[in-house]
Amino acid sequence: MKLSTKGRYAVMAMVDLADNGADNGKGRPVALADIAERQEISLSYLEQLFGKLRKGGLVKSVRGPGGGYLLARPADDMRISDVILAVDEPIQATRCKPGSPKGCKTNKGRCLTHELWEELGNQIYLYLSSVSLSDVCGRRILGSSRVFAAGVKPDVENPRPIAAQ
Amino acid sequence: MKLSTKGRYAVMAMVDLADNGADNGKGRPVALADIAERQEISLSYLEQLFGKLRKGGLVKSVRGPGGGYLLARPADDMRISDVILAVDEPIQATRCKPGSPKGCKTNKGRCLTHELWEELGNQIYLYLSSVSLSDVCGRRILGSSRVFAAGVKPDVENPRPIAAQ
DNA sequence: AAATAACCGACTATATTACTCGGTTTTGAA
DNA sequence: TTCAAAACCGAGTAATATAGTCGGTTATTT
Repeated sequence: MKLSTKGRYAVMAMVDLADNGADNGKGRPVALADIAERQEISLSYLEQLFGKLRKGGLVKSVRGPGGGYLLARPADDMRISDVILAVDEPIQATRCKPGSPKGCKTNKGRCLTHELWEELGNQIYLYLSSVSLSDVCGRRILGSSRVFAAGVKPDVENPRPIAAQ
Repeated sequence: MKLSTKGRYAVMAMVDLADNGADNGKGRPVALADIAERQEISLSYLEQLFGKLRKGGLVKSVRGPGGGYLLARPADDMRISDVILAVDEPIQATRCKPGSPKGCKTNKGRCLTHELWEELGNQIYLYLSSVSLSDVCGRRILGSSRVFAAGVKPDVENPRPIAAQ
């Protein structure tokens, strides 16, 4: 799972959509021009992103005057991970050549880190798939207490959570 | 916390260092040329990264023939997050202008996503600070069971963990 | 003295991101 | 039936970041 500002733009736009009554098939469609103005994102860039979101089945479009976009599903059924996966081409976190899946596992120095990045990807996905669009709209994002993520052996002392950077 | 291949290179190199007996102040130093060859990273690029790692106090350098780098602390006291923070300039995950911290909070459409990215940053940091260099060397990276990360309200059904991409 | 390897800064190539431009198609409303 | 609003489309461009190069210097060991 790739994390970029592209994906963030898409999430901002989708939240804006959900926030402006374009939930599910109901409500009147929201024009990209409106989103562009509210979120301060270039219209043409938004068009590109929504092309992908539409192909991904996340939004429905209505053409012609009064047209715009609607969420294809209810906002609480739409996960942040869905949005990001729709606009960001997945990239390879590991540096392993695709041809050598076995060589990667055995080769010593190389790809010791393989499992680390794989697991990090899982952690990120796990979090982003646990948050829905309506969670963000309703500001139901809970701050993390100082508890470790699941499946991890915490054997380094005194970790300091830091602000998002 | 920024995630890039730059940080991954640094972690690969540090794992290589720990793996080749340069733990703590002990052992003989490892030359960058060796790491470059083993990890298939350009030597000059490694030099840049180790410049930052040294300034960050993560490694000690020994100059002259037979010289190289040593870990400044034991490998189990070195967190992955330390390595990444040392080489990657922190970037702003949110699009808020620095000048308007209050405007960001109140402004409606904008920055609804603020808390989301902030919390995502926390989750990533939390995970990466829970894993030490020696964990990676010893392959003590546990796969995540289907349990949600802490501090998160899981109200989206049926999340599918995916492979790192 | 010579070789090794860290150290340093500037430069370059490539990729990605963010954005622009010039259109076309669809469709509701006047 | 015309007009205008909007989605749709593809190619192109500008800015930025990444990854890597180059040409040195300094310190230290043999």
